[in-house]
Amino acid sequence: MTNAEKQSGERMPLRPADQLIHKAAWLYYTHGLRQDEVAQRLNLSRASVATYLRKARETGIVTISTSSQLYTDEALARRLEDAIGLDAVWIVPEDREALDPSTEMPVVAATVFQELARSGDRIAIAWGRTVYHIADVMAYADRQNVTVVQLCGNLGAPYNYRPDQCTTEIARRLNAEGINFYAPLVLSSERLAEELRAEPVILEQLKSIATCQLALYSVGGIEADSHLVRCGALSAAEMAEMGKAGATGVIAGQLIDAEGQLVDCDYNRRCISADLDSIRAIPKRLMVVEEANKFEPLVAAIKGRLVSHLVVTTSMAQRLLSRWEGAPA
Amino acid sequence: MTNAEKQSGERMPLRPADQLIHKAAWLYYTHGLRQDEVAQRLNLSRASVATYLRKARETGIVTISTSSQLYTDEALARRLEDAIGLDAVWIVPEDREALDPSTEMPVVAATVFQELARSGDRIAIAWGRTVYHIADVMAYADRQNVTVVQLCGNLGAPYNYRPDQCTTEIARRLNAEGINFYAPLVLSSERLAEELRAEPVILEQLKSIATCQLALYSVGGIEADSHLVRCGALSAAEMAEMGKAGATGVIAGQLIDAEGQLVDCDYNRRCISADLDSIRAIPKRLMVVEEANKFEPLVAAIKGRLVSHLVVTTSMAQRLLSRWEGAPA
DNA sequence: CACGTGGGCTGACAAAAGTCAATTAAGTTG
DNA sequence: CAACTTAATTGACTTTTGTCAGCCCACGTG
Repeated sequence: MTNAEKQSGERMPLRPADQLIHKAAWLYYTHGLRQDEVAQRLNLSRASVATYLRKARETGIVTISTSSQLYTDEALARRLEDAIGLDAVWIVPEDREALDPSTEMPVVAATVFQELARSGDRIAIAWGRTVYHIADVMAYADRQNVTVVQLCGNLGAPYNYRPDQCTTEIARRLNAEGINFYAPLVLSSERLAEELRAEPVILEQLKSIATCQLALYSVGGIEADSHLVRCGALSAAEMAEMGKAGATGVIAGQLIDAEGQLVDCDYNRRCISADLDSIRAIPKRLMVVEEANKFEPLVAAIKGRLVSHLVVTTSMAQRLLSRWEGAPA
Repeated sequence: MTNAEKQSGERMPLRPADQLIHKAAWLYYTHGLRQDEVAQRLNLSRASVATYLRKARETGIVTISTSSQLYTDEALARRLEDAIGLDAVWIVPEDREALDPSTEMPVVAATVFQELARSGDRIAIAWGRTVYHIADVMAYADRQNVTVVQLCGNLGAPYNYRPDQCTTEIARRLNAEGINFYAPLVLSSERLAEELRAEPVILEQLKSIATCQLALYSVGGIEADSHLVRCGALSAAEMAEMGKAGATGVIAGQLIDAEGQLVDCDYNRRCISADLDSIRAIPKRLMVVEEANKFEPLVAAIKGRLVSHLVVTTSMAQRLLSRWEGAPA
């Protein structure tokens, strides 16, 4: 089955070529025949069968998934869950002979995400480097009736991990429908933002976020080289200003304070993005944090109940734990 | 991770040996390293890695699943869904160069079952040759928090597809908890059956059936060589008698009439089994019918709304379709 | 402390799967 | 309708994987 066909939503009959891929996959993976046996049965060369099988894997007709339990296993993860009250924590080790954490974390996150995503779900996707990395390493799967929605408005050109790209790419991987959000993330005036938010198309989509079953995002920092500044949503000076005014992190393009509440500021009022209560209404909020310098933003997001499932490095986990054990929330 | 450990319910830390299996599986399947690379990384021989990977597949640490769409694909399946109002139909072809349908049907059913079963589900399992065949070919998977419950009481010795065995085997395959039902299917007196049904343990379990998300069963016939007769629950003569009195098929050990309603008879009153309304309350009722001679019982089960998902042969599908198109329900 | 004893590991070989350049088929355009 | 373009298919070759007899080492035992 072709992506285009699946994307169109309607369940379509398989084209002859896709039928063959399905049959080959079925005989090989489900019945355990050898490639030459499959070839014989379908009157093909073995080489073709090998090609078909690769396609079957690439398109999600067959799915090979590995348990991510390895990363939930450490005692540290358990303690963190208990201390902070999260549903589940995955810890990516940085030390010893381990894999490079900078490549490993997105892989773990992608696996976890796939485990959490169910057929029929609506899934909200934020943006950012982390999310894009995850999309990039995510396995193809063929989930039925999944809808992927974009959590916040878009920004202009420079980045290749724009919100709509994150959404689209993940939708493609799941063979799901991707719903993009055609509004800018930040507008130049509060009034304009308000009017745009009231537009039926936008309103509809913003409302639909609260009905998602799963969200995937990271949290942003507020440094001069943070994501928002580099995208030009805010100047470095403005950002510094906001930091003084209590901003601690960024969720779906919006500034939050140290308690994980929306900062009451002009910038936030000019944003078009999911409101925090909608996000909190999503049962599974999967947060993935790669950078060590996102400690304070992460703490804020946790305090603001914006996280239910968490993927972090060992050292970040340790810092979180000592913070909570030192001063329980 | 060992089955014993998983079975115990509590999430336990992995033993060192199981850790290795997980790591090998992760590197090989998730990262796509070659076996020799994995071996190098984990300081093992490649042969050991191969062994570990086999174990990982066998225990459900990695899962390889194939889309069953091939069997939903035919137009016939679509027409049947529409005509009868089922959620989904899978059709196993019998003709042409196809696989032997008698082995293929359980394989398809097992695949469909795995697709329908979600983590966290409660799953009700009936018994019979068909169900046991399905259990037998079912792939191993490692679902979290699944509970498998037995739909009806047990019978005595002769069969090796006793209700408790079906339940236990499927629970083992899913790495789930299996809850057996320690009561006979039929008692010698109505009074005794009633008293037993009122026992807290039994009562509890019977009530819990309505809260399942998925049921797996077949439908029984009422011939002299039918399941119930061969198990000694009913004599051939009694069964013939019941047939005259309107019994058309058997669901979870109980006789149903042509409309899929419980027959009001002594035998049924002596049964300890899920009541039909509890079964109807289960959202996904997967019925699998292998034998051509179960046409009338199947029609009865469908009329009684005991089926939402169906796996049948092409010829059975055709017969169903002509019945419904001839005289819509 | 020598003696099994069994689980896990290895090396070497056989079997299976992956790859790619060449070829054929199918479709498209001037 | 011939020429060209593109995609599908294959045979031959290489690489990777599966297997199993034998080995080694840790551990319990007489």
